[in-house]
Amino acid sequence: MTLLQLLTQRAAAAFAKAGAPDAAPLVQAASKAEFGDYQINGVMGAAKALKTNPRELATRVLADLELDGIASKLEIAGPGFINVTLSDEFLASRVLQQQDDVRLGAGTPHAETVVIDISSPNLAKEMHVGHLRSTIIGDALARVFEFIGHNVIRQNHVGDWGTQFGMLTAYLFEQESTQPAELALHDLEEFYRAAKARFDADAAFADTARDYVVRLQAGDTRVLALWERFREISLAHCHAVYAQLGVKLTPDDVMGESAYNDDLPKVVADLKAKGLLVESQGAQVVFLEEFRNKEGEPAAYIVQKQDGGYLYSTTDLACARYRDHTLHADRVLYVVDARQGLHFQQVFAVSRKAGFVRPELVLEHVAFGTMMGKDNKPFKTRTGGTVKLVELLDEAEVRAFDLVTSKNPDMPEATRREIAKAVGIGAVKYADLAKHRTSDYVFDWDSMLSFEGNTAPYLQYAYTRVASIFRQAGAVDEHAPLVLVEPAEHALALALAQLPDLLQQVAAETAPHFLCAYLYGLAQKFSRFYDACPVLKADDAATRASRLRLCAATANTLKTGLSLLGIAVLEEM
RNA sequence: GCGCCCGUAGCUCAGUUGGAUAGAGUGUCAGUUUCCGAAGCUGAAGGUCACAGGUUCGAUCCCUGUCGGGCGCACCA
Repeated sequence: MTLLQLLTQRAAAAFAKAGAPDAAPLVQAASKAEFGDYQINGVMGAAKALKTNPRELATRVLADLELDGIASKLEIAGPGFINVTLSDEFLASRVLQQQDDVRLGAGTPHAETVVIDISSPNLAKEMHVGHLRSTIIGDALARVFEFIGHNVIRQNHVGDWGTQFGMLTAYLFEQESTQPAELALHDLEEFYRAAKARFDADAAFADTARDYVVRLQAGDTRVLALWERFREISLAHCHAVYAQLGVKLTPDDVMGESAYNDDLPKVVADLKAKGLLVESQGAQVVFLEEFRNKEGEPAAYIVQKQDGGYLYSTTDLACARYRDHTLHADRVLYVVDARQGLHFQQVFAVSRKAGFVRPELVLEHVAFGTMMGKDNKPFKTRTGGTVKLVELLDEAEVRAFDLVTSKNPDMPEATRREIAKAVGIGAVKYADLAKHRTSDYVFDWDSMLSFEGNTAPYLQYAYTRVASIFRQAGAVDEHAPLVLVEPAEHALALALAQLPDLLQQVAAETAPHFLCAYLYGLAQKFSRFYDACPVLKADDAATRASRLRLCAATANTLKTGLSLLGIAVLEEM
């Protein structure tokens, strides 16, 4: 049981004894240090419902509050708040107990199968900054859900199908006569541009391209082979980016649009059988009363075009059904750009109406905002083009390398390179994850690579300071008692003990920025402790040993927390 | 026209089911090192929480309206 769960349970019992069994105790971490560690806010509301005096009810609740061995101080404040200060002994035992658990006390009693739709780039082009957020946020969420014990299934829903592949395979066929596919596709962006130019300039080629689409869909082996080659090479590009980013995505996680091809006619047939399908302007559509179009009429959700072709709307229905029926998901998280909000509302609505998913399956669009440049417009290159992800990541490493070099010019270059990788990539990821995902955010090299403030480098630095202590400590007693005396020790221990609640919150709200804020707070509390409490030079051996245990717990928590964000730590930097 | 999101310190952002005097960072200014990594720590200044109503013991949070900004709304994904 987490701290919050424990306190809420005890508070609820006290409320019941005091005559308010239905009241929510509303326990939360104290908003200010002077209020103690936790505050119980439910008394005022309960008093209102019972028509009694809140201070009086608070007194009764307090009398019934069973927190022996947990709290060292309880007091009523203001109109009826109950402030709780946890005892040092209790906190110390919580911290040590937590360290003995591989999940740091955050294991969930209700494991679910969580499908996470992550990254999902279009294979026709190179990965660009538009794919960064889904990849980073999805990766962090997947790691957190896994860590607390859920069964996570990552699904990289890559765009590997559609009319554009007719043009691309036709052009690849031409190019292969002069150079190997790997070479021709070395720069996907350039390849796409060239194919498009050829398509626009040469009517005969355009006809060929259209013919290739038909043959591709008909399963023509030669065109299919070209498509597969293209797909493989493009996927290899993606996985190179994932490797550089340190994202846990493998080829096994790829479940592209093409995987649902065979199911699309069945989706349409099933919709028809359910009586949901209407032919409109030659297309097969599902009309949704709950959504309106520009004319104020029910919105049309098109599943089959006039020409008989299918759309991503069809694929997404097949996909939702697959995730329920085949993957047996309890919860599906679509980590996709906020601009697709309406689309997913419609996918979810149609999936439910058609009975493609069980009513109890939780479908969530984990939406995120746009990455902006310093000019507050969508992030682009100076010339207005899209920024390739590899180039962005390379630049992050170069900038970090220059930074590290300026701080530590004497360090061996290989070491500086290694640090630059962790710092540069970590900075990019952290800057993204630290913001609330639904808002647009401004991409700014200078602030994200700063060692000051809420940044990855600050957190990585905090970790190296703890690590440095252990390099100099010599033999460490790993079973020494932890005794909290100083306020800075208490504050640090409290933060450590709050990790489980924090991870629960991240999972419940699918919001990694809470973990960032937590780790930043933890690092700050460690820095204050470090400043106020000598460890290696403590007054006596027992204090030294105790503080070393606190340091070890901090190091482990920081390292684990950052790893859940997909950010590496360094022993030295 | 309808729908979704947003408006909080000069700047970048938090603010947990409605809770106490709205918080961080950055920038500015001022302290701090014979002591474990000062890439640190401490303090000061900085606010009409867009605006106007409403709900209630209590509203940055919930409801209504207004203003301002972003995005989406039939055969691309």
